[in-house]
Amino acid sequence: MKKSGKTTIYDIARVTGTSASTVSAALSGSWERRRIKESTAIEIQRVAKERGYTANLQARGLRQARSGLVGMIVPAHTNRYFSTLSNAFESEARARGLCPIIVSTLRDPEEEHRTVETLISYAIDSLFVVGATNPDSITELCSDVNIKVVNLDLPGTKAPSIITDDYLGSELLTRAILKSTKARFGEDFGKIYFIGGSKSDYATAQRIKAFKDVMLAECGEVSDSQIFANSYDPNASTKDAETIFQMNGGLPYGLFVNSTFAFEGILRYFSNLPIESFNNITVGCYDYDPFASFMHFPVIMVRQNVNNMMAEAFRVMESDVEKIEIIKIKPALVQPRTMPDRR
Amino acid sequence: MKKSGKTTIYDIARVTGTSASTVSAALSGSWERRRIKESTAIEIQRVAKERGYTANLQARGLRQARSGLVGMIVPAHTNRYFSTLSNAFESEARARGLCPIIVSTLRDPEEEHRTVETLISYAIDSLFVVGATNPDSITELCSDVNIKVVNLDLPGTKAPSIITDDYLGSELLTRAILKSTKARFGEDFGKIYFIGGSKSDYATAQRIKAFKDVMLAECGEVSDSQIFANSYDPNASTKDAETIFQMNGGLPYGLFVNSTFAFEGILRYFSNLPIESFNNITVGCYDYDPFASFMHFPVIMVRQNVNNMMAEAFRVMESDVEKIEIIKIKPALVQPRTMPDRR
DNA sequence: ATATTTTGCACAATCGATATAGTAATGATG
DNA sequence: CATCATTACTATATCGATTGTGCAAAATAT
Repeated sequence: MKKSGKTTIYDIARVTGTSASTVSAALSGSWERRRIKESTAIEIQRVAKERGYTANLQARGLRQARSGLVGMIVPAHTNRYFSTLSNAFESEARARGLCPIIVSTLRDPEEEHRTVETLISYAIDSLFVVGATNPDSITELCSDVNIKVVNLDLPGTKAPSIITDDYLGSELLTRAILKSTKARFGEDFGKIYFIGGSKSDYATAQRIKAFKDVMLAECGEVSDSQIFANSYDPNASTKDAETIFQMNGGLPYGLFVNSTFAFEGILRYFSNLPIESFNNITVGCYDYDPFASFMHFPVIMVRQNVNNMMAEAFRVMESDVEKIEIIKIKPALVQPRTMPDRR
Repeated sequence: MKKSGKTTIYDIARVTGTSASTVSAALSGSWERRRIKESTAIEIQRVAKERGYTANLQARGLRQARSGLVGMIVPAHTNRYFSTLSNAFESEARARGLCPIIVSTLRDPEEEHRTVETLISYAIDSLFVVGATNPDSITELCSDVNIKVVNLDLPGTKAPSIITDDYLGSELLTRAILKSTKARFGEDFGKIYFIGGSKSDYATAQRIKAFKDVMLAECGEVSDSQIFANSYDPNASTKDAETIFQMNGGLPYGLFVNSTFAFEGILRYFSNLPIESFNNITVGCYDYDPFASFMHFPVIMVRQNVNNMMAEAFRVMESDVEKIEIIKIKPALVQPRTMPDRR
């Protein structure tokens, strides 16, 4: 047994009586081009297999100035939307023989920056940036070292972006909340509120815009006092939910929840309310989670087309034309799985 | 501007009029040991910062035969328990200045094998194996190349393992289901069923054992026909739920759901049932998901202590003694957030 | 002033794989 | 038979960082 560590091409060269370069050629598939005799190549491959040889990808990466690693940063893992994106990312990467590296950056600009620098240091070949606080500064970091970037979820101006049609999704969701509420209680349903996300980001801004447009068209009025969008932190939403409860004298008939993060925070507040409090409410939640569809009150969800988004992202990444465009993917509504009628 | 690519120690050596080895020492913190003048070191550091130098970690890794990468494989991302583990793993890794690589392997032994080989090729320093189908074969792969392994969630015999006390968790959960059911309906509650997971794995086996023990003690009898544990695939659980509904002439009063994967599948079946079907059921689910706590029927959940598990895993990984032990962490029950009483 | 120690740094080998250039042996061509 | 082409390789430089070794120059001791 060798003293330790992995078999290298030099070990194989020694036992097959050939040279490292021949072994490299035989094992990397370039042996025909390099005019290695078929029998030699086959013998080398046999020995390599026998010894359980796998290439040292750090050495290969160093030599080739590329690593076979594709990076993706996401705000968090513990969120169904992002984890579904992770899943899709891995499939696409694997299908191309690349090794996916997913790191969460907790919506912290500094952490994003540090993480991207680390990934660059490992010579990732490309980077998928999901929901970053500042996509453009990440793109700049990467373009300095010729690493291609695609943004997802939140758009940037310096790299192509694949996002959901947030305005459309929000429009559909707001209409669906209103429809549900009206079907259950007619026209007398008071105010409908919007909780969650951050006004300053594109997605939230679009969603608020559509929310307001629909509210104005359908109810004749809408005010900023109905909008609570200052943070993705669930705890902020817990507080906002309480504020709304106080302002409104009970839970509203309709609640637009912007992200399952916010929904988690809101549920923390809900868990202290008596069951009767939920008799009237219809919740619309932007983003989908299979369990959230089964609450004891109706929850309408927006499901982003994650597979399409990721497929587009890889398509754009691999295309030669370097057009900085924003591609919008249509989301779909998921109707509540439970629609108890407790009036 | 340079033609392309990253600044190297050679670039910095040139502009500072020093040598690559001096630059390396100045930047890697070993300059005192290597007797570099402080002013030289500081100047090099200044230039490095100015030029945005970051080390090529592939080159460093190649030289040092270690990479600063720590790997973790998990069955899937789209599961709250695993994604919470990912989250904890990243914090611990980051706290140590390591770069975490998390890859999902879809409970596919071949995919696990391939993924681990890839990670080894990138010279990961250590590997955390979560819920693998065959932890021991992974440990063997790694010990060939001196990579330390710790198993989580499912134990192995060739590397230390950190798992939840599955028997205890299941005992608590089964008792809680019975207690809830008895409190709601007295002693006349028919059969209680167990769905999900795979009989052949340790965790499921332990959970079934505790389930049976408690049922026997509390109800005087229990049979294998109450146990459906053939797969982690949600679709299998969808079918099993239907089978139970047929056998039982409606939903049972108590259901032990082994994993949120199974729960998802079961909900797919539930979504076709009328709301009255759920009047009696109490669900106990092994694993915690914040949304699943808010169903329109009571759901008691087992929350594994993920932070403790991961902290222990790193502690064991870093300890010098190579004891192959199984460390059990106690889980906790999470009571239903909703307890509607619709009798 | 000479010998010795300390300081401060440069040189060169190394990690493992790859790519370019080179070479010996054989076969084909005029 | 000399020339050229082809085959089947080998030798070597390279990627960027680390590290053991070597070697002046400066500082100190004698």
